[in-house]
Amino acid sequence: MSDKPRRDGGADIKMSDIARHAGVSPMTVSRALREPSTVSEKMRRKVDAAVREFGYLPNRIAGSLSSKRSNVVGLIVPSIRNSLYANMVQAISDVLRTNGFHLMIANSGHHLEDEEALVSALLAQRVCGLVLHNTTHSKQVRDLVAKTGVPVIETGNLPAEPLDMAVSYSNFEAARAMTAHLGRLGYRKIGFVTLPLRDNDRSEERRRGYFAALKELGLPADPSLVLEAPGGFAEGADALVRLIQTHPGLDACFFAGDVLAVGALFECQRRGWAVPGRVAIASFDDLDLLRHAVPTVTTLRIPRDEIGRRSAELLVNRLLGAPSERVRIDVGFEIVQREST
Amino acid sequence: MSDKPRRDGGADIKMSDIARHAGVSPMTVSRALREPSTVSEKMRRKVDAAVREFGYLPNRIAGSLSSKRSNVVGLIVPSIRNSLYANMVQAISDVLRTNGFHLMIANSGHHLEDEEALVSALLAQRVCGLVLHNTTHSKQVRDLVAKTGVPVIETGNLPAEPLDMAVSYSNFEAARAMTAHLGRLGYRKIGFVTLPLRDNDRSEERRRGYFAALKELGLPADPSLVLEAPGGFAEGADALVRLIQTHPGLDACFFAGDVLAVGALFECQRRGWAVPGRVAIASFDDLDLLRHAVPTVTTLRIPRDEIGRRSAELLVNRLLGAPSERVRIDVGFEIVQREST
DNA sequence: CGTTCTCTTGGTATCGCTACCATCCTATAA
DNA sequence: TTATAGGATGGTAGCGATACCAAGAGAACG
Repeated sequence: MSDKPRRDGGADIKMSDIARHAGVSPMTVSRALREPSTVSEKMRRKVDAAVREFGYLPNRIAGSLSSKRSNVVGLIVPSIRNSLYANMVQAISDVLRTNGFHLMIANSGHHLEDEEALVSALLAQRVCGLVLHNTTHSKQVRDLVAKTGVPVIETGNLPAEPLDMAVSYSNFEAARAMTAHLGRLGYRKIGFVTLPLRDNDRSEERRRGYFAALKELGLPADPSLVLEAPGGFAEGADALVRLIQTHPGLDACFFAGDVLAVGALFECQRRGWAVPGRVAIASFDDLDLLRHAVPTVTTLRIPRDEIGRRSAELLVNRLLGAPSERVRIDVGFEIVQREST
Repeated sequence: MSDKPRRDGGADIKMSDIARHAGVSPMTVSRALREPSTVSEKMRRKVDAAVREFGYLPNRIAGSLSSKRSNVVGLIVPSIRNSLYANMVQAISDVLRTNGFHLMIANSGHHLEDEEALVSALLAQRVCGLVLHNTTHSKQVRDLVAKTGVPVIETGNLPAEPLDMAVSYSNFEAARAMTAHLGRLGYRKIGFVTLPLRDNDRSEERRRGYFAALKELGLPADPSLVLEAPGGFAEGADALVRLIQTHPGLDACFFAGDVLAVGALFECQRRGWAVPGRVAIASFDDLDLLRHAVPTVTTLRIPRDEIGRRSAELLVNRLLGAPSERVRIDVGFEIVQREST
């Protein structure tokens, strides 16, 4: 309609208009909409009628400015594409919505500097809370969070010292448990394929867990059994092939990224390598896919939905007045033993 | 810090504070931050110094209220979980971010009433633009959009009469093309498994495309060859088994949902049915997975990234002043012939 | 019957920023 | 030198809601 970039909002009806037409004061309209119980039945009906008649939409921007309260939560994930995050995001979104909050989402692409810029931007939007998937942050991010005092949830890992609240599982323990599990099943030459380690504390923790388990199993820690690969089917396939070429005795391989594992599995089918006969395959994160693949794939079940749900719940409680206390929730994980090992 | 729900924003520094400390007027601060070129070098340096010293974060809420302009785009998808949308969301997010916009995301769970509530809520937040994956809307949604005049992009399908702008491919043409492709390859008894049809124009269009192609191929339109299944691996497997039981002569099956197709493929592996020897499998949407499965799966490549990117670009252009004109972009699709057919 | 208390309602002053216009200063032309 | 344009700065008045306090109306009480 307007050809100026400036939004004139079409028929912009405001609260005072509704008040006038309903024959009440703007304050009564405000109250009738936000706390109907504090307004008499009669007033409420008059207001509701006027609101419906004009199709009035309260301006939350003005409301937020005035009340110094916002109903938007900011979320920063490394990648929106990744389906693991998608599960968590959905859960967060659901909980927020049933409590009248909204979600602003941004992705940092695994870069700390980008996280910094995004945290600033979201705080400039005056989000009332933040969810960060990352758990290592630049000093500026830590300062900003401290200074503004917004509630923050960290979810990607269990940090020793959370900024505020944390809801996650331990990447270290999970990787250690799976490696130990493979050892218990009798595998002795266990390869490990990790996602990129740079700017990613989760990957690093998983690798540490792998080595810790090897040590406990009394197996040698051979760095050449560890390969770093960007996530992807082809990369997983490639990593497995390279490991087997350099280590013909490899009897199991643990992929610290689900897509990698599936890529490797397909490669085995292509080459006619029996799984787990020739080589066992274990994965990280319980994609649906892994339960339906042939053979089904042993993996770690991480309750991603629960992480999202509980994160959002903690945030909502805090925003609704719960005392501000450090919380650190370990949602745990579970080893799902299937045909591939 | 505060135990009242009301955010007091910690050390809440405002523009006038910066102005005072920099020895300039608030307007100069405002300009130095938003249009540095209109401010002298000297002033800009003074302002920048004060901004850095206090770690000042402009309050975009106040800015939006004052300028009646917001930099937040609203997005409604049926499901955040679904990785197809995730690709699109990522592309939208990227384009918006490089142009200084933010993304507020919500999911309608395939329900029209929910879309209605969400559109209202997002408009109350005064988003400056909307992206809707759905293309069938309730009257109230259409009215709201018309009244407020916000730019809107529809992306799930190519509507005959877009609300405003549309960027998509034709579900009808895509399904028709794939069905025709199967016919051309010599398949004669082609099953069709569709996602739920309720409140989902995309599914309906795909089914129409399937029947249109059968007609062109001179094949009988047998409704019992069509099955409706909620998306999922197990459901796809189940659908294929049922079709083959009722139609032993089935020689190909077209799944209008990628996960369904993969589920069916796995089922074939489990039962030892050769693909495409016993039955050919075709899918919709080019998940990475399909390119790496064994056998690789014939599918329709839909440029989801491009849809997201171009949607966001159109929106940004409009917001930056491009004239308000109806646009309807068909990004097309592509048949990817692979081993499974 | 007056007093106190509770429940509704309304008026007013912001919230923190930007649009708009007035002002001032410098540079260039006449 | 004066006139004039043009760029840089500042003052003021909102944007559309809500917080806070004051006031009015009944109800309950002694």
